[in-house]
Amino acid sequence: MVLKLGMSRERRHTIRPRTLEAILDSAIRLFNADPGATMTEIAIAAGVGRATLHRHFQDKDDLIQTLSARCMEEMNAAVRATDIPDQPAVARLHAMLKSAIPLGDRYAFLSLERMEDEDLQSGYQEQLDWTTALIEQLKAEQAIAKDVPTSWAVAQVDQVIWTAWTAVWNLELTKYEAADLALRTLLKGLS
Amino acid sequence: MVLKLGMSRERRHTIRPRTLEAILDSAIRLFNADPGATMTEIAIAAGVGRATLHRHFQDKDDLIQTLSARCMEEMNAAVRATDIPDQPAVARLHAMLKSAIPLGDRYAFLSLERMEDEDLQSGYQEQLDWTTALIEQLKAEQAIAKDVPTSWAVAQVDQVIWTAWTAVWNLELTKYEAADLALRTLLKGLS
DNA sequence: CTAATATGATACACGAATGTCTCATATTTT
DNA sequence: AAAATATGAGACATTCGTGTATCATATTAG
Repeated sequence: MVLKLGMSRERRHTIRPRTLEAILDSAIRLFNADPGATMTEIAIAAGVGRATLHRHFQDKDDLIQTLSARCMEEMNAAVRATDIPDQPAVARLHAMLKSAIPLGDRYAFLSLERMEDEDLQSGYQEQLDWTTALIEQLKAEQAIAKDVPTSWAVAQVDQVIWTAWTAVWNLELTKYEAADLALRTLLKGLS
Repeated sequence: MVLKLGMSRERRHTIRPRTLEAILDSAIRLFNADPGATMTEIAIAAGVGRATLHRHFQDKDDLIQTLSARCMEEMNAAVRATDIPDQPAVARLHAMLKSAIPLGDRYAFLSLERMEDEDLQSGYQEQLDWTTALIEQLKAEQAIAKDVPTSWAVAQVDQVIWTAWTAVWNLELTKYEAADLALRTLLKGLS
């Protein structure tokens, strides 16, 4: 029998909720600040013993993979949760932006990853397909021009989420302002 | 006497032009693919002995700093060279995009750096000031709306350069198409 | 309260990357 | 052609991050 990676991983210890959250939060933050962040640095930032990290994650890759899976899940779950399929495309885009922008740090972390894991790849594909479908609906409803390449439009949506999150993180905008500005910029540009 | 870092750095060997170019080119490419790229990997990719790297760069930081300075210089030089101060802001923006997009890999590399060096910081500041002034000219000429925060506009310009370069790199667009599409997207959005 | 167990601290082994040095070879310079 | 020198290859020491193991302490569960 083939043993899928990540399933039936024996753990001698059950992790405490606080410990887990502290580790994952610090890891996201540190990896975003520096992709070469160290297990030691993460442990210190999380206020946790270095040994505890190795107790619950077999190795650094395991930590990153767990983190990636969680980020991807959060991202897709958030988009799915706020999606309103029968609405006009512009409304759907706006809803997506409002839920995705606050998760910008998750998003940034994922963009650093090599995506070698297949669960991650399928998660990313799901998100890509969703956005592509939305872009096509936007084209059908004349909200964006048909001569704009879909891949360009998808890239613009991705980038604006990151830009908007950065602005929120820098306290230049509230998350509501950022979502509105992002929508407006996508549809009408800066004019 | 205080010895400034980077000045009067003794080198027992003069580097051969080919060797230098091979090293810097490979380094940019590898660092963009993986910020954790190794001196050994760079040496191999450059088709150069590992010792040669250490002969001409005191350490890894020195290599990265030299590379950063060069990228920043190329970037600013390219923008300065194609700038046409007395033209309408839209024309200036278009000219800037045309010259900056093909240097996207330089740009990407710089965005990875910590910017601890002061020469780098002032180079970045120059670029930032230039873009900010352009944005304000665009506002004065009604090309972009006054209620759009300047910092948001600057961020959008930066991001679109990166997106455009990526599209060119993926062979989805020519550099001319990319510059046109970038300009259009900035000013009128995707509609 | 008491037992079970998750955590912290420390010591340790190991591998990988860095940086130095030497010497033979290839290339350039004169 | 001969001298000067830049390069390549390899040996070496060192540092740093990783991962393991152990034991005392703190926390939780029964």
